[in-house]
Amino acid sequence: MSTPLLQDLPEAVMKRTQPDFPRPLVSVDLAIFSVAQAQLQVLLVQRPGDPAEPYPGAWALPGGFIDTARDDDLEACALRKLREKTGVASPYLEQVGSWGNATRDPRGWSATHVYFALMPMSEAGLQKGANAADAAWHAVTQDGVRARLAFDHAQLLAAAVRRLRAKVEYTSLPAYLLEEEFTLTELQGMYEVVLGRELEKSAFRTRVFSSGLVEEAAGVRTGANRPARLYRLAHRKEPVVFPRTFNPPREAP
Amino acid sequence: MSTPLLQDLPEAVMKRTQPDFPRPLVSVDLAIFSVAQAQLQVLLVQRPGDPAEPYPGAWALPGGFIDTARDDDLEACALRKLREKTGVASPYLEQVGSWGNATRDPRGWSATHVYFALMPMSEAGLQKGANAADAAWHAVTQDGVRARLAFDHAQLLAAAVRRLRAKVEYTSLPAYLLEEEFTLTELQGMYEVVLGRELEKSAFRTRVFSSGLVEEAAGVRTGANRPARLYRLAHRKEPVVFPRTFNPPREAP
DNA sequence: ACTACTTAGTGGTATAAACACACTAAGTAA
DNA sequence: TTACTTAGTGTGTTTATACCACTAAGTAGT
Repeated sequence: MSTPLLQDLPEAVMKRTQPDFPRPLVSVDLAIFSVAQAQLQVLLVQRPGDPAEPYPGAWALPGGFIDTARDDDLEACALRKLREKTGVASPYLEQVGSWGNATRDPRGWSATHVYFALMPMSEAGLQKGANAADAAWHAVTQDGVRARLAFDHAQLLAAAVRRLRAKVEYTSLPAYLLEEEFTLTELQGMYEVVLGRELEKSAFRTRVFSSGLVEEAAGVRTGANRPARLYRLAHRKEPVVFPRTFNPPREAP
Repeated sequence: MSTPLLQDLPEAVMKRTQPDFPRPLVSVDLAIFSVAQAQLQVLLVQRPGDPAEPYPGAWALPGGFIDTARDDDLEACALRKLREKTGVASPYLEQVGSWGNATRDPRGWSATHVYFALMPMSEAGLQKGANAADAAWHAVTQDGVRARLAFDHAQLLAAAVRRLRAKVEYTSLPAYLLEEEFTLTELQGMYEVVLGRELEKSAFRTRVFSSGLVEEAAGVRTGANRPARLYRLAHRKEPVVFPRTFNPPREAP
């Protein structure tokens, strides 16, 4: 099936297939989060060194242009890029928003759709190679990373981090940073790392149980001390939403 | 300043200006909300009757393709379309998300960026004319309107309504549905209309005051009964976020 | 085997918000 | 002046959780 040349089409069809405006560039960018060494980490890729490319050699969020031939929709595009970089097929994935303007990409008016993903560090096997040259985890401090990022990616990353931190206050998102089975102490640890503050053990457990977030798994995790019960998420598809935040942060004076 | 023809450019520049992939269509759609007759209303426009256009005559969210020549960024595009339809320059405007796939628009792979806006009905003077033929307010019931909508706009509207309802539980958004000065009973009414349930007067007032949401305005609103104090938002730029929701909705059993 | 140590997990009171409901306050209209 | 309506306040009760102290169950060292 060959597509007809534009100039061969009658005017009415032209109007349907060819809106008047020049089309912006459309891309998807990913903030892939995990936790290691008690710190939130984000996966970044280094841009090609070719000086004909914008921001050669700079670190950037993994992503790229929509391939209208391969990507059924935006989320499929995000999942494809995620799989290419990490090999992970079904992590937690959420759209953060979109950014589009005339200046963010020197190649022209461009709009990008930003997603963030959560996964346990153990499952993220970094795929080195043609597609993901020099991917590496960078620790997130405050709203960003130490490295200078290409394009407006520092801004995109900051938005993703803020969204993540905000939702962790009242949802079960940190569970997606752990493997399928986990202890409550491990889960509390994920909350503490992302929020950057300590939580009260007793209150935390009451809340987790009363929200029906978890169900008991079979075994226990043994270590140097008392073994800990293992749990798993009761409903892995949708995160649980709590009716209020943890330790309501006190108002500014 | 004339732009050079593509075939005249050296290859390195070609690569910079012309990424390999065909570009999707890019648009912005708006869910403009207001309240009238104790119901949430959304502004819809009727698509042109020309049968060469997709969904001729159907109701749709106001919006359209990005004009890379006029729109500095996505939000500017949304504000431009908002002004064209309602004349309102600075309402509350928030991005809901983006939807892009191969099939939502018969004219090709398209991605749309959805925003929702809140404004008092009194300020929305509908601009009839070339740009906004047949704009009208439609009552929102459940997650949508009675009219059948063009494209996937029913889905976009549902997402906007859900976002609005969710945020009204814990933010000061309903204040943007009122004019600058309002009484507490009027404000409570906006919450009740959007949430679709009644709130307790005493608890509502305690919460509004303790959150520092409002400050006293000069006068009172007089009517048939006892006059009511007038208030205005203390900080109009950013909505206030409460540490918990209203009447935490009870869990399903 | 006993003891020290560490982490897992529980209980009990104080507190803060808000639900429910009853009350007072201040205007208009007859 | 009385009835009515809406504005606004006050007072127990309930609920979730913050805060802190406690018990439980394992390992490791002696």
